[in-house]
Amino acid sequence: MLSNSEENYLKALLHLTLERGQAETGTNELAASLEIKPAAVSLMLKKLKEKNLVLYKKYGGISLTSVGKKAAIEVIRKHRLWETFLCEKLDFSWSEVHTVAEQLEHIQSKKLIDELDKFLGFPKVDPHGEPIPSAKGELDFRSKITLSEAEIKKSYIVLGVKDDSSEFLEYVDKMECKIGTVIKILSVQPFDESLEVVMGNKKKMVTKKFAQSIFVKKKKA
Amino acid sequence: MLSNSEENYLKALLHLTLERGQAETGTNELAASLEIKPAAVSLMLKKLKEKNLVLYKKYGGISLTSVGKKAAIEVIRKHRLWETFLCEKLDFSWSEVHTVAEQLEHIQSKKLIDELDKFLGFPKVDPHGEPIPSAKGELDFRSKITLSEAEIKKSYIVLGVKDDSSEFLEYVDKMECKIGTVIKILSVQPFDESLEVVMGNKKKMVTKKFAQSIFVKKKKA
DNA sequence: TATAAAAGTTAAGTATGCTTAACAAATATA
DNA sequence: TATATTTGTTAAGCATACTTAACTTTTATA
Repeated sequence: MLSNSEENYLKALLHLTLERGQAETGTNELAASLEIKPAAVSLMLKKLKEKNLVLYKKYGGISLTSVGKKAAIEVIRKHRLWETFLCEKLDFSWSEVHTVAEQLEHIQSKKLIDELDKFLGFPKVDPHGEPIPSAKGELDFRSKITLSEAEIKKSYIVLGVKDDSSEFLEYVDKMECKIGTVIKILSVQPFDESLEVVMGNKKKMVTKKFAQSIFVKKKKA
Repeated sequence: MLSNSEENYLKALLHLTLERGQAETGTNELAASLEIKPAAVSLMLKKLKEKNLVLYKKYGGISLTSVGKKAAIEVIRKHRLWETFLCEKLDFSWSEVHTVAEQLEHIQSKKLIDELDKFLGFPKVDPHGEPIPSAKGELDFRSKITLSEAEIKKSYIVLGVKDDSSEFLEYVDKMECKIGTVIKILSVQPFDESLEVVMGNKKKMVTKKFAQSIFVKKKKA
């Protein structure tokens, strides 16, 4: 049995390795991700290593063992299923689910999570468009799609941004593009790959770079 | 904000005072209820007293303040709503819900519990027939009803027993009365208040004393 | 390649919430 | 009422999981 804290370390490690595409993580990086001091990470790593959950040598890189990775995926599965539950069944908004799901993800009951999965109809993605690992621990590693990957002439809903620098966010704001805004690609210019889109019922042109930084999900018919 | 542990103390205190009908509880009694040592209770009581959650003097009785009682009721509300959710929506059986609900009751989110309440249709009682406190903290202090309080010619479902001595349990067994068994009172004998019942499709006579020790809930139409 | 900066570790200390052991107060019984 | 029993408290210690401060190793740069 893992403590909440241990589960959070494993989850953070998996997130870091997936997001950065690197196999190994550093102590400081992990500490920043967990919002704790590096010293605490050093101590915990010793414990996780003894439990065979991480591979790690003093002053060396940190990575998950297969056992650790499986546990991390299970936590992410729980997190995303709860988020789905909160949004779909309990009228939670997109932005409210995270903190509650951070608590719910640590509830220990295999039956609970499998029944919840069934109750929700075995969803493939959570409300943010992130893939939900299956009961067997299979995670579809494709991250959520961006506008640049969307199909032409189908409606998508804005989920968030890939780049959260203030310059970009202000730009997005100026474009009247918000979470929930409906976007449809009308055409792509061969010249510079600019996209002609309908965004919130207005026709606009956006650059390829812009489209690559907006996360979207397909709108339900 | 209360810790899980603090919430458990308050909940146990409320349960003890309700079940025993006494306003005050002792350290040993509370320790037994929480399955910890009395020494730990002494330490925690100091903390709860400082937080204005319990009334207590060294070597004296323990009772909840109105603030403490309100908090305890809130925990019980959460516990019973989660139990209802697990049974009604997730195919959990009567006996599986308790341990999971013990974890879920500590999730901190007012919105979560109010939305859950709404989702469940504002249930008045949990799957064990225990009353669910309202969002305002009103608890119907009547405990679950026994067979002796049931209406004539309506169907009830056996929830459990009031007396769990082995003599009684064996007697109940012999009567082919189990959790889930459907019971309907056909008549009550004025002479000795014996009840003529249909229990699991068989007509039987049971004593008043027997009927007073069987918890039931109304069967849904 | 010497050294400064960054990254990581260890040691000592804190808070929570338990434990056991020793002790004190209250209650029951002879 | 003296004493034995029960009940409750305090003190010291443990585990978890953090912190800060001092230190070590690695890496980057002059």
